[in-house]
Amino acid sequence: MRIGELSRITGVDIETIRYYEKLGLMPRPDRSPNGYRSYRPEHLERLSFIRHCRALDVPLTEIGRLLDFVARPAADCGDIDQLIDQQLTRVRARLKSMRALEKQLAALRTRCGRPHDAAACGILQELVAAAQGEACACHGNTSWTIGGRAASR
Amino acid sequence: MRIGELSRITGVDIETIRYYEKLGLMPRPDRSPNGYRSYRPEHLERLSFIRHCRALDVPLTEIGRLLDFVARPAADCGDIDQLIDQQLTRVRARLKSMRALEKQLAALRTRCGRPHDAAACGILQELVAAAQGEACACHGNTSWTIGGRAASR
DNA sequence: GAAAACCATGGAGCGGCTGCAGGGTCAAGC
DNA sequence: GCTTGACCCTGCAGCCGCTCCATGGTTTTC
Repeated sequence: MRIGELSRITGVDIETIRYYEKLGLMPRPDRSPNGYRSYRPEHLERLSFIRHCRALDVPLTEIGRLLDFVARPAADCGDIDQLIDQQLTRVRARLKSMRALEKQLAALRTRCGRPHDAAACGILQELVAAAQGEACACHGNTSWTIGGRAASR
Repeated sequence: MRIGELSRITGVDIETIRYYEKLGLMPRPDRSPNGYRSYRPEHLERLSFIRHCRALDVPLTEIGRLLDFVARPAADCGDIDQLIDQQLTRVRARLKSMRALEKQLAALRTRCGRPHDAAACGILQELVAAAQGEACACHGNTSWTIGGRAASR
């Protein structure tokens, strides 16, 4: 099977497949006489495994480690355990901060009712005030300019 | 105030401050005769604003847009509204998928009890099986190798 | 007067792709 | 036989939001 077919079946972009090969996550496939990559069912399997792990947000380096475990069935399983634990911890931490973030954004959203000038916009006022309260309770500049415009963008 | 002090007050890395300047988010400060950047309170304010938005996970490009609104108080507020809405939608979508992810990882975690060979590890078995079920119910290879090792990593 | 702390610039690197330039290969239709 | 279009190749640049580094100048402290 050529790379296009593999891509269609798995839903993985062609460039991404080649990228995985370059990283060494996918084994180098045989080549047809014309130089085209020629994949076998095992490649499909392996690519599916990688994508499944990516869907679980496992970094590519750790997927590499998992694949090593798969290759050495006698290895101790504790490391796999730990890897999943780490991932779970990461996800839970991120989840926590995102929940807080959602709350803040939702609160911010309610500050802006119907159309009006930006000068009167509760959202902007809130953002500016929060920033001022955060970093410098010291100098109390409450102007609307926040330090003027940048030179060029 | 020099860049180091600004960095200390705001907790923003020096390199990051210079980066924001390069992007045009921070206005170019005056320079001392020796070439050092010389910041005024407005810069502090503006940097705080940027960081506050970043803490809300607002992308730098959108922070730029917000700063534009701040500079043009007469602009219509609907766009700000929309910007926050978009952000909220993004965050909620991400939250949803992360909750699903946490569930999957937690389930995976319970599959591995005490120490044992990787060959018998429920986590790996689960991952491999899930990947196989996902992409190819068609060829049914259930070997443990997932397409062999890559050439080199 | 030496050492340490501070500042400058420009550029590379991170992860995980994605896109593009500039080519080669192959099958179908005229 | 020739064009069109789909497919494939390699290698390299770009995305985001920083972070780090090399190399060199300046200021402060002991």
